Amino acid sequence: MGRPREFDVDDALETAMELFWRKGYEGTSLTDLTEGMGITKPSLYGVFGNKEGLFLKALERYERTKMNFFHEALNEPKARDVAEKILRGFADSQTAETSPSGCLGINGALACSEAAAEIQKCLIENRQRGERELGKRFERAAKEGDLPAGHEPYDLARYIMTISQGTAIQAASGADRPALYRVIDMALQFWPETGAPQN
Amino acid sequence: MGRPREFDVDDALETAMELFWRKGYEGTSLTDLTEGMGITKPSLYGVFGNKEGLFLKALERYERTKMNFFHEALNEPKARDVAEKILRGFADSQTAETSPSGCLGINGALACSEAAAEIQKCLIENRQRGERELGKRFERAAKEGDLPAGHEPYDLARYIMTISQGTAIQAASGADRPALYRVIDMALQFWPETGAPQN
DNA sequence: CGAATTGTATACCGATCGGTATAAAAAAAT
DNA sequence: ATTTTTTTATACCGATCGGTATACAATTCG
Repeated sequence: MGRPREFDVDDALETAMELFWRKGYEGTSLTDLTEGMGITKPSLYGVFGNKEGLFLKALERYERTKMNFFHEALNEPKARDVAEKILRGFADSQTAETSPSGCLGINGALACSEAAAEIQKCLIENRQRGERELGKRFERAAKEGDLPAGHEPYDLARYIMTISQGTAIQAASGADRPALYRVIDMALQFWPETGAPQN
Repeated sequence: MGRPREFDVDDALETAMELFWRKGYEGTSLTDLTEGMGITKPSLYGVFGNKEGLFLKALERYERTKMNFFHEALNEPKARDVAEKILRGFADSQTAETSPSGCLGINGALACSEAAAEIQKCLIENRQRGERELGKRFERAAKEGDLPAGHEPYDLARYIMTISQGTAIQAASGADRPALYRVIDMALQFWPETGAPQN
């Protein structure tokens, strides 16, 4: 059935993801993409539709391969461990040596022209969805008596996400992992450590 | 001598600042700028040099008019009040109804093409300078026995700046001021409140 | 009143933007 | 071997990018 494709779609998508991650949606040109991916424009459009479609598929890949720690963290039995795994998971991803610094979900399109408004909106909703999922997890924790006293679940979720978004900026500005870990240690100070598991 | 200028330089700069704040350096086109400022391109280039020069002057204005709380906060006698004033000052600026959401120093050029690398570098240094100044202030506080035990001054400074950079993303994503204030309340929990002034 | 000076308006510059038409190349199906 | 199908290579599209040359309008100085 026709001429076989000469490039690996997954490899190409990985490269596109890294470019968008480093330079943002609008900062990455089609020339950057085709040269980086090693394919021509017709090939790119044939497989990924257009630039917007390529970005969305790259974002999907990012969520699947780089943000997988998030949903794993939600399964931790103690809320504090959920919080800590999320904070350290973000910090790890934001400072990995084999990837760009910071976070694609923020670098992608924080402030941009009208041409990228749709992508910007998509990334905002992406962040809000994560925060909502964490809020739901903390709601469960509240029912289980597993939250520090005097805190609303969704406020705690926003707090955790705010720290992680802050470390994303820090990482994009050159902060290394140990520095972010010290920030996280401080951010978790008010949250009493989980005691020995009561088996 | 010569034909008088038909526009107010300060008004024009204010408009440019707001545009860069909302759409970023690369997301703001010269057409956006000239239309918004109500001037022609030759006028813009005559007064501000070029797009880069205009951005730097807009950033200067931003620091002078929107970030003035920062250096005022450094003059607070107690380190905790320094921290709190900075956190609330950022949150106020990031959620002011008369200005774009978020922070020009981050929105301006977080991830961008090579063409904006110089602006990006300038903004990174800008953030690092603020963090360093806060660190110096906390160093003084450490000597005065005015820091919570077990914390390094520069770690505390990074912690405060990370929270503020996080609230900048939150604000850019639609979070309102009360929500950010609740985050700040939590972020300051580990830091014992300043007692009554010992007069 | 000129002459000199400065700002503005218009039109234009080459380069790059995202995107596509056309046709050749490489495989499977007949 | 020929037809059919899919991918790739090249060249091109109009629009917009940041920036400027040129001419004209408005002012001060002599």
